Order: sequence, then structure tokens, then C-alpha cells
Amino acid sequence: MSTADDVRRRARADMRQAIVDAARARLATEGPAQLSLRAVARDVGMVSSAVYRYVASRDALLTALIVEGYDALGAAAEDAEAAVDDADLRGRWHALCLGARNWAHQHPQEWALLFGSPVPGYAAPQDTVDPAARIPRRMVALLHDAVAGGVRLPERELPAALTASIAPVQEFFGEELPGEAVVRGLMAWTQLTGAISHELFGHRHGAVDPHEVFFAAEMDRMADLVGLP
Amino acid sequence: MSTADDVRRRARADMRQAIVDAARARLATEGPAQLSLRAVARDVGMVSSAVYRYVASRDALLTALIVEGYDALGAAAEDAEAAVDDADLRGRWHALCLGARNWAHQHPQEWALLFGSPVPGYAAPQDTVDPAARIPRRMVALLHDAVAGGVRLPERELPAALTASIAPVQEFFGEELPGEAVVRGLMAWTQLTGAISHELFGHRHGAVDPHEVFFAAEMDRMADLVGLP
DNA sequence: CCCTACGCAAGAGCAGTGCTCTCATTTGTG
DNA sequence: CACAAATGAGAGCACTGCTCTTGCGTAGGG
Repeated sequence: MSTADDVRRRARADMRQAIVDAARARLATEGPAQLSLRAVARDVGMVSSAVYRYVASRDALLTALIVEGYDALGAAAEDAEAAVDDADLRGRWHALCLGARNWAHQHPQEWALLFGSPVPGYAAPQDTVDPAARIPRRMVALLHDAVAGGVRLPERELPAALTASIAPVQEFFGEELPGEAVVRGLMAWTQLTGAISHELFGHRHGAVDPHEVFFAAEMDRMADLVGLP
Repeated sequence: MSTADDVRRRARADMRQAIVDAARARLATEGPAQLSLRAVARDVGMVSSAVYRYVASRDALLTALIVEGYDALGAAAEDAEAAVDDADLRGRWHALCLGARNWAHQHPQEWALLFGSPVPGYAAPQDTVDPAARIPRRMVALLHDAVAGGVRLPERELPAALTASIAPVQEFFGEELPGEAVVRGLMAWTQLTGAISHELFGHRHGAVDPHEVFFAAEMDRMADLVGLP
């Protein structure tokens, strides 16, 4: 009610944010599994039991990092795409993908937190689905722009079961895209995260080198697949 | 030297295997991060310090599970493929991919161990690279059979940098496949693992349902991409 | 046949973890 | 000023990975 209440609430939020920030800082050097609540407590000059006033549990802390991580990743990719001429669809596509990859390489542990093995109790709260969809949403917007520009996206008669299976994502984005384009768009999103994870998690060690040129080629072929000119 | 030495060595190996088996059994219900060496020690009726006679560390135990996991996954996929008529290239492709997916759904925690965030040390020992390549190797064999059957795999002039970047994998498999086919094959392997991880880690929750029909469609398009008839 | 040496398992112990509880202190308001 | 809520500290529990020391049983050599 009073402004003092606001001040209090603000201070609380600031303290909580300081804790989350300290946790993210630690995440730069150690993996999610190593992240210790007691250590971040020491970093912010508190005793472990005190941070429980601001964060319900270690998992809650990780969840907060996940939400912020998705947001940071999405913002980085969007910024990269925004730097390209709107009419250059393929250029935007590459910028978006490379923006995501660059962010991932700069924040490998955060990427692992987002796309690695889910944390034990991970019951993907609703808070995460929207920030997690930022890049896919940009992909959809790109396809939308392509259609508006006269590009014919790939079409194909789909089995009813397949059409039904992608109904949720069709509804989520509320775009009028051909089913085949949706299928390929989802594949592109999968390829993007899969490629970055393979790079970061070492699955391409001894197979591809240097990684970046292959990644670009990969995303170029996905651009072909989704029908970008 | 003596047979007694052999007996001893055998007993040692058996004991070690019992420990690894117990660990894998635990992995069926709890995630890799939760796997506690003390708990598996209790499972095999030992005290924690005793298992250190057989396993150097918790990480070593996880590494053993990783190697066996890659092997089990590869065997499952290969068995599925072997059940299909040799001449049915696309059928073999689908069987291989679905075999991998089925194994993953039956052993989600082991999949997370293989393709989720790498364990802290991330020092992928040489022991893992060969079993890890089982499925990719089958994919290469499939493409080889296609060529032998008169199929023309996709070809394309590649930039020198791209050709150079895939040189390691070209050499590893020692097959005479066109560069473009290698690029697309690597993409297919990435798509396969990415799709399964997205399913298991919940990244397709609320986007695709049911998952299986979409997965099949996805792998079908990858078969198109690599040039299977 | 005894005695030694070795492999093995057990126990105690260290440093660390997540989390809960109680207690004191601070802080802002009636 | 007094009261009450919010806050931080400390102790403590059960657990972890890992090390070190101790006792035990068996196999091999003298």
C-alpha cells in the first residue's frame, strides 16, 4: 500500500537479483551440476540459510537462470538478425542462427543449462515456454515475411496424423503457414540447437574442424529446406 | 602367470562389472547427476570405500556407463536396421533412426548421459569415440550401399574451407563419398540426436503431439536430403 | 607346517552439499 | 517508544566424494 512497501519489495527484488546474478557469474566457470547454493551465498556475502529467504531452493535458482538464459539467447539472436537488411531473408536467417551460436559459445554452461540434460525436478514451468520460443518465433516471422514477399514455401500433402501432430505449434504461433513449412521449420530449430550442442558437448570432436564453416553450411541447407530464396 | 592370477583378475572384472551394472540399474530411475557412488555401493553390499578398489572415481564410473551406453544404443539401432530387407534403403534408414529413438525412450537417463550436458571433466576418452560412431557408421554404410546400387548421391561444388572442415570425418570413415553427401549425412546424425533430445528433454512439449509421427516425418525428410531413393 | 605378503573390505574421518530450525538483530510503522 | 514483521546468523541433519588406516583371510615361499 504505502511507498515503503514498494521500497521493501524493491529491495527484496534487488537482493534476489543479486543472488541470481552471482549464480550466473559462477555459471561462467562451473557447470550447472557444480553450482552450489552455498558458494553463491558466500559470493554475495551471506550465509547459506539467508539466501533461502529469497530463493526457494537450488532448483528454483536454476529455473530463474533458465528463464533469463532463454531471454538472453533470444535477445542475442534477434539483435544479430535485426542488423541485417529486412529484405535479405537468407541473410537474416544466417544472422539469427549465427547469433544463437555465438551466444552459446560465449555462454557454454548456460547453453548446457538450457539444452543439456534437464535438471532433476525440472517440471518446465510455464514461465520458460515463452522466452524459449523467441528464436522459433523469429523463424516463423521470417517465413511470414517470405510469404508476404511472394515466396512460395514448400507445400505437400501431409498425412492426417502428421497434420494433427503439429496442431499445437500451429496454434501457438497462430500463423497461416503450410503444414510442410511448419514441419521443416521445426526441423530447422532442431538442427540449430542440435548442431550447437554437438559442437559444445564435443560430439563433433575429430569429425569437423573448424566448426564455424560447417555450421554455416548446415544452416544454409536448412534455409534451402524451409524454402528461403 | 599362474591360473590363480587369472582367477583373481576374473573375479576383479566380475566385481567391477557388478558395480557398473548396479549403477546402470540406478540410472533407470534417477538421473546421472543424482547417481551416487555410495548408493551403488550399498546396492552391491559394499561400503563406499571398497568400490574404490574397482572404480577410480565417480567420473570413471560414469565414463564406463557412457561407453556401454553408446554400445547398447548402437546395437539396438543396428538390430532394428538388420531386420529390414537389405535392398530397402529407405526402410533401413527409418529402422535405424526409429531403433535409436526406441532405445532412447526406453533408457532416457542413459540417453541424457550420452547426449545431455557432458560431465564436468568432459574429457571424452578415446574409448568413447568408436562406440559413439556406430550409428553414423551405419549411415555411411547405407549411403555406400546406395551408391553401389546405382543411386546418385547429391553432389555440389563445395568451398575449399568447407571441404577442409569435413576432412577429419572423411578420413575417419575412409569412404569415397561426395563432400555434399558427407555434409548432409552429418546433418542427419545431428537431426536424429537433436530430435530425440528435444523429445526427451521436453523441448517439444506443447509443440508436437504425438511425437512419434512427427519423428518419422522428420527422418523421412532427412532421407530425402541425403539422397535416398 | 608356519610365516609372510598381498588383496580386499571395513571404518573413521575430512570437506563439502541442500535444507530446516531456532534465535537474535535490524527495520519501519503505529 | 513499543511492537511486529522482515532479515540474517548459527547450529544441525542427512547426505555426498574421496582418503587413510586398520584388520582379515588366503595364497605362495621357505
